[in-house]
Amino acid sequence: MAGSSPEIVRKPRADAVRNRERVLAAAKAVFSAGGSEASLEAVARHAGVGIGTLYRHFPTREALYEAVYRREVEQLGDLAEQLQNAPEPVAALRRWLRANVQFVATKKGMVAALALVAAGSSELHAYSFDRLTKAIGTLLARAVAAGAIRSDISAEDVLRALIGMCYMHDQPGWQTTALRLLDVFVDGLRVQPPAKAAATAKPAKKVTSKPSRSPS
Amino acid sequence: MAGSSPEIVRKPRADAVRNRERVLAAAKAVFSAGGSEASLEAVARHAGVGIGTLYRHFPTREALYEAVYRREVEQLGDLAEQLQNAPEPVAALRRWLRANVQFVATKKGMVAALALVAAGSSELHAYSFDRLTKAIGTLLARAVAAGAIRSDISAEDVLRALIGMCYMHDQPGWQTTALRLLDVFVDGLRVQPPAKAAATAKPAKKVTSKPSRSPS
DNA sequence: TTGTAAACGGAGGATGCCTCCGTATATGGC
DNA sequence: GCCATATACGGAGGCATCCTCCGTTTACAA
Repeated sequence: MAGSSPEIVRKPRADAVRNRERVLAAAKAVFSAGGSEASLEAVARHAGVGIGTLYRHFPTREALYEAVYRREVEQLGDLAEQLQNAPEPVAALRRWLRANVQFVATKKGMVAALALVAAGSSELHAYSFDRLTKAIGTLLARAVAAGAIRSDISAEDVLRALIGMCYMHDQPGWQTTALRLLDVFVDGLRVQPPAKAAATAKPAKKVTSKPSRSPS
Repeated sequence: MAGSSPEIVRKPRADAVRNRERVLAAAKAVFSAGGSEASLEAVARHAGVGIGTLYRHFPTREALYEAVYRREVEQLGDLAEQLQNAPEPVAALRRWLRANVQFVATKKGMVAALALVAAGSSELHAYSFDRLTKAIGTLLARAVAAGAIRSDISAEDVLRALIGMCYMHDQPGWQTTALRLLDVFVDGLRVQPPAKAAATAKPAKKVTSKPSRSPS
């Protein structure tokens, strides 16, 4: 049978392609809302396909996460390429980092799921880690070459910090916080004194305010 | 809080107390090893009690996580208190942050589980967030008062950054990375130019080296 | 010692994961 | 346009885990 034959690939059936797409879309929607608690049966239902179909396309829960995850990573990688031509290297780096926050914001519930993936499948992790590291690498290299940023911090370091800062987002104001943290971090990266630190983000506003907790 | 009845509390039974303790210990052990995949039945078995007993003490999976989580938080809070009397405020802050990394390191598998808790139960989250925020707050306040650290970053901000940085730990060398990131972050916090940045951590060693990836 | 509230253990219903297989259909050859 | 068949579809059902419920056991107080 098909064992050693060169390739008699019959071209994938149209309905298969359509269904795969549907499941992927449904998964993204359901996971974004329900996090890692969403049942796969719910995804299948939402996609309008049988549970069997879902499992043929994505044999395991992880496989499904992976497919979604991979897309997200691609988009971020592309953004970095665009930013390569920006005039200010440090600003470009900062922009990309901030874009990540925005990015995560729209995915809310999905992050928990993605976290599980990142910890699990090491092959995918390697891929995405590599892709994102390179994305940061190019931005970082330019800034270092311009003498604006210290050279003893690697792209991986920055990636980890970024991911870390985007992780903790359950309170209402988390985005503001994450952005502020990134500024502090970037300031820490600079070679020059971080005098006008906060100014980069919000020139005129006092940032001392806190959400609603009790700082006492 | 208080109900209104005069309370005829009969004093908890000895075996109940003992079993509760056993379950808690078993849970910590099992979760630390197996992460969030460990079944509650496994915990019960490991603790040598029936599944029903486990569920009476901790009605939901979250409740069990909570109990463990709460202890960990307590310990960190206590550490902060001890550090309050340290001579160098910035160093004390840095020490506490670094201690967290160490702390997480020994809990490996449990972090995934704890992450789920943090995202779920808002009551516990509020408590621990508060406890840790205060811990950082005292350390931070001293450093600010000494004029060594900028005053526009709140304790909550620092906590978030810290948690974030400790999160991503699946690669072998994550601890080293986390510690380096914390240094950069603390440098970003400083009022004065971060000239001797890396020096605080490792006076004489060049840190430029990167693990093994391809920075190209 | 004895009565009783409190705690124990595990059977079992409910739900979700994943496999398997009979049915339906898109595709390519005629 | 029609047929043959590889390909894909759907969902029933086996298995594991979650959680509840209730009959039995046990520690405590009188």
